[in-house]
Amino acid sequence: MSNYLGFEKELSDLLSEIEPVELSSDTQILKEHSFIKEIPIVVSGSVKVYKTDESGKEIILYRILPGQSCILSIASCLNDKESKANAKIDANAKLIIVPGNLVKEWIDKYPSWRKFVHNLYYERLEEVLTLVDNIAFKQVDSRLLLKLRELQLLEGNSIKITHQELASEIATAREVVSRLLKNLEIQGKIKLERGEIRILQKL
Amino acid sequence: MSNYLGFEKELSDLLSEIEPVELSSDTQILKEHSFIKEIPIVVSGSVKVYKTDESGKEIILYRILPGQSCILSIASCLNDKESKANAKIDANAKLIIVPGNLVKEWIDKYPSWRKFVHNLYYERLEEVLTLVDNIAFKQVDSRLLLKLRELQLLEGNSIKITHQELASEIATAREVVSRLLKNLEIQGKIKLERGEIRILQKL
DNA sequence: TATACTGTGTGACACAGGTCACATAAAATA
DNA sequence: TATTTTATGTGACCTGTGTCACACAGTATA
Repeated sequence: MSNYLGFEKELSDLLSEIEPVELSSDTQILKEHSFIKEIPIVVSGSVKVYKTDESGKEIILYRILPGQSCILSIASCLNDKESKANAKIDANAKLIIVPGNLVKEWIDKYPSWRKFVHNLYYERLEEVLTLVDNIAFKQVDSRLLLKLRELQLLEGNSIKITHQELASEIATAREVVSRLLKNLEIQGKIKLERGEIRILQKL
Repeated sequence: MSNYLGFEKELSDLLSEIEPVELSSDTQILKEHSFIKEIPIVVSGSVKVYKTDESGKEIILYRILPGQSCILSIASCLNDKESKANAKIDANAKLIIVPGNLVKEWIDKYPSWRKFVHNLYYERLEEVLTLVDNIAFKQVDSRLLLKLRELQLLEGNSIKITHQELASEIATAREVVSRLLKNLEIQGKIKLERGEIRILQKL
């Protein structure tokens, strides 16, 4: 992990001294309304950031991929505010945990870290804006297609996901997803397996 | 405007040398997909940032108030990316226009500017997350109530707004807003006037 | 004053999509 | 192997809310 993520050597060295922790799927690493003292940087696997309502329905805001960090944690730290969303491990993941106060110092100390943080902000804001676009303007069926295409880019033509998870990602009910997927299968565009969707034709 | 917004004297002086421009309501100052060369800082009035779909339906993401700037513009500048939303003058406004390259330099030069930008990012991200919450989980009627309460905080018990505008803000149709508002009026909670809503009871 | 424009009120209607209630079936666990 | 849990399929139903169509009342403009 030398010269990690294009950081200055000094910072890169600091980071590589930290022993990554390994966490398994569904471990919650960030709770809404809690205060953040430590910042995770994803080394491998991925983390999903989501919101829930009272009834337990959840919607995924975005995923944190390797080489990225959790901007909501950083923001909470920098501004001393509580967290605005939840996060849990998506695929088994390795994380570097950085103390919040360090992150704060680095902002003033390392231009590359500033760039990193800015980039995170920018990308997340963009993703969330796209999300707003989708849920405000698009019908459920379009949202499903968009999500499938997105997952296809990440995982290829064999997507491992349950209907329930898909439903959360696009903020609808499981049955609705099942129905729509079934239609796509009848159209011959996909093949459904338990916990898996295989994409046969361009969506 | 001395020591504007808690900036270092040097920066504050720079800013106060710039002559504010005056723009009237509905002037578009930011178009989605365009590249940004200049950053506006709102001195008075307000600017609304919104998204539109093909059919022209629009949803307000957030408002830029005096002392704030447009984070999407800044982000576009810093990252050399196109704008992800539209913005237009809400109430008649005075703006300071800052060249994008300066904004970029200031990030490295002035800690107070960095703080300013971080704060913007944080607040906007937070607002947009709340928006996601609302449109993903809340029914139209709750969204309307939330919006009315928000406007009440800003404008007091007499809110100047048309049903159409309200509809855009909460991503629904005008008729729906008219109906719901009428109900609230029948319940005695508000009084409807042309282009104005007067709040009589706690919503 | 006449005319056009904008904002609002309302009924009728359609329909996407959420909810409920089961039936299977595959995996996991005992 | 038996039992429980998890994932999926599907029909029936309900309802929020978007759309259409039109009436009407203020406001601005000619």
